[in-house]
Amino acid sequence: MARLPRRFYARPTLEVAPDLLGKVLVHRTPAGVTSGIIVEVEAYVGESDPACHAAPGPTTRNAPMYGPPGHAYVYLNYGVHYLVNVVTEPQASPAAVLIRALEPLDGLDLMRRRRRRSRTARHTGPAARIPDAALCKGPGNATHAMGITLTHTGADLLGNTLRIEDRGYRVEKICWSPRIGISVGTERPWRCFVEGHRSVSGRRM
DNA sequence: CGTTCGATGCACT
DNA sequence: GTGCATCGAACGT
Repeated sequence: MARLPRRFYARPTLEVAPDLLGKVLVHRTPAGVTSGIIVEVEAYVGESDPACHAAPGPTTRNAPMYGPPGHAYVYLNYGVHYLVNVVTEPQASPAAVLIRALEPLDGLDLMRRRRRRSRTARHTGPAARIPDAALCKGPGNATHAMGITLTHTGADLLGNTLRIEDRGYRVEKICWSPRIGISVGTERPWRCFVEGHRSVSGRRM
């Protein structure tokens, strides 16, 4: 299918973010292929954005943001969840788009198997079946279901393992809101999502 | 329905 | 040593 070209990512982040809605994130592993339609993202733009991981300047962790566009930036959050970003803008202009939610497309069984493998193993009884729409709802759940981990940081999204494709899906209406879960830069409405979509986290309108 | 709170690991200061 | 771009269980209403 139509893999997104490098020039798609090498643009202003606030243009790339809404254009990612409706595109398909695909991960191929020996265990199988999982994919999902991107329905919710957030933009993190440059060292002047206090919520962006590039705000402190170049570090070991945020190195992919200073690299070429169209690569993945993955990091561990709260010691529990991996979060995946798409690096945007020309090289050395550190910015990225956080993937917050997907509508599951391929490999639902594999997603459910990954999600069922609880990280904490605290619950005793049989876990309730996760609804399809909740498999990739939220940035931590999306990476878990997709099998994306720290090993994917820096991965080229134009490669074969992890990629983003245009399969012709078109989104109805795009909504903007402040970004979720941050304590600084909250005045910038840089979260965008497909209005009313069942897989969007938090407020859907 | 709503809110609170603990888990958990690592990069950064 | 501190602080997270989160999640879901466990409460209260």
